[in-house]
Amino acid sequence: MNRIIALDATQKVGERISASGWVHSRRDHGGLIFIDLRDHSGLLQLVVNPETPEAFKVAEELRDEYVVKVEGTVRERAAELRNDKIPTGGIELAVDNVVILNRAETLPIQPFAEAQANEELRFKYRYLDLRRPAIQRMLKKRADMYRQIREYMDARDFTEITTPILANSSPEGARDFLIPSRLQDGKFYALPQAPQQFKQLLMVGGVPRYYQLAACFRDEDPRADRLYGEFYQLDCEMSFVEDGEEVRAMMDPLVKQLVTDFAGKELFFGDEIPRIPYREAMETYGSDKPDLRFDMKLIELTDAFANTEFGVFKHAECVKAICVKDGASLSRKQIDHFTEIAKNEGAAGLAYITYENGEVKSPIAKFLSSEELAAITEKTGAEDGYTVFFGADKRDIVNAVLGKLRSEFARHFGLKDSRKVALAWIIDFPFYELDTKTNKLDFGHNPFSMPKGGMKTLEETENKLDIIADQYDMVMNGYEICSGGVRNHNPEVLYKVFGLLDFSPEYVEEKFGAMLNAFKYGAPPHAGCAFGVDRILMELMDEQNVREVVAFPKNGSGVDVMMNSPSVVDPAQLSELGL
RNA sequence: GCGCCCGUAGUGAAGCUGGUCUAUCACGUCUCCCUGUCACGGAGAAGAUCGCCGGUUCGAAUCCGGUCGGGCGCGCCA
Repeated sequence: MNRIIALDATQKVGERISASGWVHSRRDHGGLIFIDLRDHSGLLQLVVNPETPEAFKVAEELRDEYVVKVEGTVRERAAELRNDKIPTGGIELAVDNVVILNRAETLPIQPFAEAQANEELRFKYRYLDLRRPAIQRMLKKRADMYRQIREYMDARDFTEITTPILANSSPEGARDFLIPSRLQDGKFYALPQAPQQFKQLLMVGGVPRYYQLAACFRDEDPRADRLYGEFYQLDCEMSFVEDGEEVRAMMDPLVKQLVTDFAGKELFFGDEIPRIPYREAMETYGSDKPDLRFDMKLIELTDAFANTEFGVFKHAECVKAICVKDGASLSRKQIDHFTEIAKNEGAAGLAYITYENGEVKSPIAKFLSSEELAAITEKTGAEDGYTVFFGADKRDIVNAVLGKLRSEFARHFGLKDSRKVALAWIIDFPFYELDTKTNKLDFGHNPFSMPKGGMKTLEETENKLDIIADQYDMVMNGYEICSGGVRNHNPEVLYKVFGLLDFSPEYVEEKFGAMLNAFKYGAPPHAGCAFGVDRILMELMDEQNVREVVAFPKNGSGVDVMMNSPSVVDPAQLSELGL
């Protein structure tokens, strides 16, 4: 037996066993040495006595994190010697033989101390960081999640199929990672941003249901909830599906299972997963990925101020408010902080009124009539102790500002209950949107999704911004965790959606030739989606940063500080590639 | 590319309204003592040009400018 299997040892009192692991700590009493031996299963106390002089001599030499193999007899501890803090505290191993398998220098970080080293050092010495039980647990959890996903998908006749990693550069998406081809001079592969085209081709190829825990690669700047470079998706697709609801209903039980069985959390909406149209989400929560664990809806006040004397409200395209319970407790400094956040989102400022001791206190109250104040109170439902914050600007800006503030206020007042998970599908995304910089029409989300109503809608809709895509996202506690759609499997419609953006048929053929070609030969309607498994793990394991749920993460600059990648390569390698 | 924040022994923190800072504390490391500890204990020791460069000043860890590195956010992410 080569491992501790800590709990197992408690079953072997009186038996002679061998155990291997790391020296977690050594307590040398001069005439008696205690060693906590550690492996993945936990700790086991070893006792080395001078009566076994050879073992004792070796034990005196041991230092933290030495790798050892020991032999001895498991014995029960006397009542007063038990340690109830650890599962094996009732026993100990009386050791008579100690072999040092490997020595360890003093560690550059202390993985088992209360205060962890900063992230950069932890990642530089990730192999030491990984020894922490919390990280070991995370790795097991990820594997467990993969297993649950596979069992679920397999049971529903989805076939797991791997698609190429050496793929093609895809336009209209994120920045690609390019791989020069040695055999094809001057040409490049690209790492796939997603298996999108391959999975659609699988549908044309007669695969009824496909899934894959797919590696995806995007060369874009990271965030706390977005890894640099590579990440994993549960990618899936179903043929002969013309309504996205079929896909959503297929995946709902899996996500609920992950929340309850896997993470042990409570579903905020119980068995239901609400479907919220994009437009409604934007107007009600100011976001297409709202955190629904708290209410704090955006309240429409534009009409109430149609004839106001207050210029800021009078001339704004849109006036809305959010009502913050306990807002009166905010200090001037804190309100300034939220004002900064509002300005970051494009607001000119942040007007507010506070209800305190039966009075209204506000820098803007003097500009508002008593009727207007009454309307605010009535529409927001504000009571004593509340503060109402206003957004007045173009509608999109108001929604963005108040949506951001809604989330920040919730954080400030502790409304984000980590034991609960609010899931929702955001549906009916606009097919096109206006590029704010160029003021030109652009794809809203995914150019491969089907416009609702197909060709007829594309041709007959006056304002192209009104065209709805059969496209849906799932949100979990304010994070986008899934994106999917009913695909456009009709070549004519595909030409048309690109044509409306002035892309020529030749361009479409050049970029999506394989898929267009395939669609000519009997493509079934199909739909699917892709879940971001790293982000789901992050949220379900209460991590603030998605790097925490990855074994070997890169830092924010795309550098693996442990392996020193990326790195300079041998010029001979480059010349072989013709570079 | 832009904005905000951070950088002090091996690790984590304090100091940062300039002057007993000759830089403090905890953990870790090293030496010696210790037969029931489990955050072992006791005695002692080593270890920091305060990220780097420059400036202001009689004097800079502390103030200013630049630079490098990191974190968060914006842009970006079909």
